[in-house]
Amino acid sequence: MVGVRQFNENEVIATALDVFWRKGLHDATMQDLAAATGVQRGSLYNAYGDKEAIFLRAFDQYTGQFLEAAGHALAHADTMTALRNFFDMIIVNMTDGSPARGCLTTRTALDAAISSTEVRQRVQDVLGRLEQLIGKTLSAAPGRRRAADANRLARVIVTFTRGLAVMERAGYSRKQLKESAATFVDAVMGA
Amino acid sequence: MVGVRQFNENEVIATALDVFWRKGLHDATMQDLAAATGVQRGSLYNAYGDKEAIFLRAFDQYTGQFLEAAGHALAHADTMTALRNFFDMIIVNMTDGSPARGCLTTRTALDAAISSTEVRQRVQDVLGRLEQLIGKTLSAAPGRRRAADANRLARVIVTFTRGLAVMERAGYSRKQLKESAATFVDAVMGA
DNA sequence: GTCAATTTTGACGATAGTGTCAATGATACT
DNA sequence: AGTATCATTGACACTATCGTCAAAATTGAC
Repeated sequence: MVGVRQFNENEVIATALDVFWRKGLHDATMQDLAAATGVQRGSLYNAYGDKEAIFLRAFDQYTGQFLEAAGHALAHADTMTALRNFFDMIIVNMTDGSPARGCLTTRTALDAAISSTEVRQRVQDVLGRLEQLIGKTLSAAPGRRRAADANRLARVIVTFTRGLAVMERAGYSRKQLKESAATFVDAVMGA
Repeated sequence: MVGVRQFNENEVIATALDVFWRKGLHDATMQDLAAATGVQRGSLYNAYGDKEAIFLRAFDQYTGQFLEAAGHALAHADTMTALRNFFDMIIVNMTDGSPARGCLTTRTALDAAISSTEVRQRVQDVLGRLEQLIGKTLSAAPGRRRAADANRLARVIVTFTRGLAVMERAGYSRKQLKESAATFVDAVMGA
């Protein structure tokens, strides 16, 4: 049929997210997106302009889900439990699917040098917000930690999550990643 | 001139390493390599077969240098000092050049899903060897740590270095990376 | 019922990259 | 000196991707 939009935007973006998640912004092609969504290339160009516009929408959807899940996992009175929940969530997130899709933010960050300012900005945003979420969780713990320390530690934790994402790509299993995360939490939080 | 090899292999591989370091295995083209080395595309195909063969040589050169530098940095009696040296080296390594080239191993790991078995194997090798180097350093410390603990912690440290590489790509400065590394070392080694 | 707006569709041109190959001609060995 | 070897060179075929566009066709408004 012609003349009226044939596809549901939310479905298309959700499907596009899956494609980008598996292939990355750079490697996913408009043909990939067309095949996965069932919407022809020309229609996608007409509706969104270019690949990056589609990516930005998909990425926003992704980061929204991700940060919400992170906030939920961290919402536990006991800081140790909160962090363990958080790492469980992170690791499941990146090892899910077959083959596993890895971490979209990390993959996108690695391509930052060849990406637009907008893409770079989104990566920095999501990392910054994650840092804030964790910082708040640490600060909220029974006040034995100064805010500055909590923020520094939050950045260390964010950095470690990025490391896990790389290790996943390098072939480490979910179990291995969980073990490393547990070791990290114990060591850093001084268990 | 024709009939005799016009280029020095070591120079070509060293130059190719720089190209791969800046662009990544996937994004660097034979044309990039030809332009940078001054050797024509056809000659490179004739001499090496394909792009991946050139990459493997360059990557081997890279990991050799890298692991040697890591071993040297870690060769200090005091574990804390050894780790600080190590992180300094790592961070300088990835923030060097303008624009900074980042970490080649990390970049390569992120593309593991679309790379050959050989490439994946090399990434796992270098990470495994790095882990061993660090594990030995930790085990050698005045024996308050069991070997199993040292190995687990070594993997955590390797993971953190991968995280630093991602954060560098995301735009964090050398100074910020060094601060995070310092916080990490203090937290993990219980300073 | 007519018409304007808008989406779909397939085709097109342009660009970029890969890998191959035949011709060339210098070099080194006999 | 003659000859086989081998790196160089430029051209070639092939594939993939991008972005554009005109034609077609349907809907919804007037």
